[in-house]
Amino acid sequence: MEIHQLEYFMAIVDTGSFSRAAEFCNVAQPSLSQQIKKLESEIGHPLFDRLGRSVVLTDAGKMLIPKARNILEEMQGIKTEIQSGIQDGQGVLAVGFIPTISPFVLPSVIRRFSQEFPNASLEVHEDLTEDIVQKLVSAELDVGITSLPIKHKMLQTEELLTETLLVASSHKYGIATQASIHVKELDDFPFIALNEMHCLGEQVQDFCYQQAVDLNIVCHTSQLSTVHKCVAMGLGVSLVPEALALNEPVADVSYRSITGSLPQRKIVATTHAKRQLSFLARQFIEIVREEYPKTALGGVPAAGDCGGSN
Amino acid sequence: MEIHQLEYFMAIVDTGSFSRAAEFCNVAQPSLSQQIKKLESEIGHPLFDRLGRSVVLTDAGKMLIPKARNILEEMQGIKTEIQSGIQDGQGVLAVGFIPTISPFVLPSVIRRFSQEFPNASLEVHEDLTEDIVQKLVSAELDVGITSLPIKHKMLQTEELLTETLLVASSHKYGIATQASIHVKELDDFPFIALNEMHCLGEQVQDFCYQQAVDLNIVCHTSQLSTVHKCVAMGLGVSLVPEALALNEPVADVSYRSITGSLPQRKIVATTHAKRQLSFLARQFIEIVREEYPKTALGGVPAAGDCGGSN
DNA sequence: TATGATTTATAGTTTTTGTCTATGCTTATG
DNA sequence: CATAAGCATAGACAAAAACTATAAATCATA
Repeated sequence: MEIHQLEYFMAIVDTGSFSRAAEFCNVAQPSLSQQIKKLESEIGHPLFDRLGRSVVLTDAGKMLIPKARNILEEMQGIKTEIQSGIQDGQGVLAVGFIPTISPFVLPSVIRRFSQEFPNASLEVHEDLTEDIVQKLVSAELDVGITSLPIKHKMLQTEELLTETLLVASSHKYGIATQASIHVKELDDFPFIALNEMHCLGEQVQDFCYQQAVDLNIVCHTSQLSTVHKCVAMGLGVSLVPEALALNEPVADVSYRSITGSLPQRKIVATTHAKRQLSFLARQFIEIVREEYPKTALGGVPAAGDCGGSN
Repeated sequence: MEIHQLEYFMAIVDTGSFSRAAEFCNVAQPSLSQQIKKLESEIGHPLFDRLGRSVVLTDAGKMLIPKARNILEEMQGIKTEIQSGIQDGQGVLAVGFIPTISPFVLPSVIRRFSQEFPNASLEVHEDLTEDIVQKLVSAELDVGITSLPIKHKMLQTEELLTETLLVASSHKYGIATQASIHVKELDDFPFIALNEMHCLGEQVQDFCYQQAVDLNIVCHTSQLSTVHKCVAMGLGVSLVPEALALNEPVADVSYRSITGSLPQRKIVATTHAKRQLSFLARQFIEIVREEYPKTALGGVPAAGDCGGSN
């Protein structure tokens, strides 16, 4: 049972004759006769009584009409519905954020995405880079908002912005009185390190290794907020994202930029290289690109003194 | 966009791979790849992202799933639904009765048909033979309950029963005192004739012509009930169907059989020779065959004295 | 890192299916 | 009775779908 057979059938029903239906369908009349014959033998009942000059529907034929009409209409609708569905932003989008980003941008991104695409369903995962990579590769996630480096061969990254890391320090240390500190001064202070399973932790380590700074690590924690609290308690200093300083500044903690060499991390949208970006994914990335600096960085130029008391 | 393409699509969705889907559909994998490619180009969007080892649905693919499933289910259902629909007695049946039959059998036939086939819709036409013939030929009617002769080449008849015509007479005439009267005596009385547009009228005329009886017609009417009333008023005698005598006997009218040559009419089910009899039509004919003698003739043997006062 | 296994895509061939032309048969019409 | 109109049938042809073989790519494993 094929679509064109139902089309032929309905054409006969509508025109009342094989010949006119054939003309309507732009085929020769014998083709049509043959296809109807096939359809009849498959259904097991004749659909028309051939009276010579005219044809009339059998009971089976009458019963087929609504079913055939339904199917043809649905067929008809498929292409346009998918087209418009995509334009209307229908669909499910699964996105991943790393924990050192999500607290600052997730709320505003989700709000704006929901407003702009009310027909979409957004599924947010907060995961470490490693897990996000794995889920992107296995297509559990459509987009990951991470920081570089992303090394997996199957993934591609699209740069969103570059975020500067600032030195966070309590007033206990002299840093608060300076406008900035030099890289080489970092080892003068006890350092609160983020666990290396966070890419931010790795990045700080790498940065210091490259700058030949031998950090004086007094504490490893697995959450950025814990780092922040340790700094506030005066246990040491740390390198934290700008967004933290701007969004969750703590009294008695000052945030200063580094001179000599600027520690930065590149925030990227990571996607599967072999998968086409869906409309929603594309839109989502653009929203993050706009919202990240606007809300997480407060629209302030990237580097420089900010926040805290001095 | 064809059915088998949707089948292939759903098989891939269900199995998660082209290869397994191909195996499931009993086709080679390249055939399936090719058909999906066609489907994708027709829809205008890729349906799957090919990741090498695995495939994942695109947004368009996800949107297609429910539509494809619907269509396939409907397709699946067509054959069985038509089959069961026919068995359940679904459908419309258009039947025609001639006016000299319908008053006696229509009620009981309709009642029983409706009981036995509650899913069917019965459309009853009361028409003269000529109109019934025309409507049967043009397939407006499925079955006609008429009397012979039916001469149209395209129609076929199936005999249901033979009905005897009785002499109806008021007490004014001597017939009431006899058990029967001879054909040749008919011209002794004034005769109430049914209009020839009724086949019954023609049949009576033909019968008398063949028996060389020269009727003494005093009145032509166009309804059997009018004939009956005229007889009751003593305007003359007439030849009427047994069913009339049994179903609507009138006081002071007696109904007597004819000797010498028995006037009869054959009641038949007339159908289009080229149309297959639908299940409902077949059942309807059988119901008429059973109900006609039971209700219209009261289960009484066809000929003989009955009804009226004597 | 190289290799083998797995999976989809492509190319070329074969088979199947659908369509066309020509023609026959039946029915309606003048 | 002849003619026109309409569906069915037959055989040729074209289009579509299938298959085989093979390539390219990925993933797992040694």
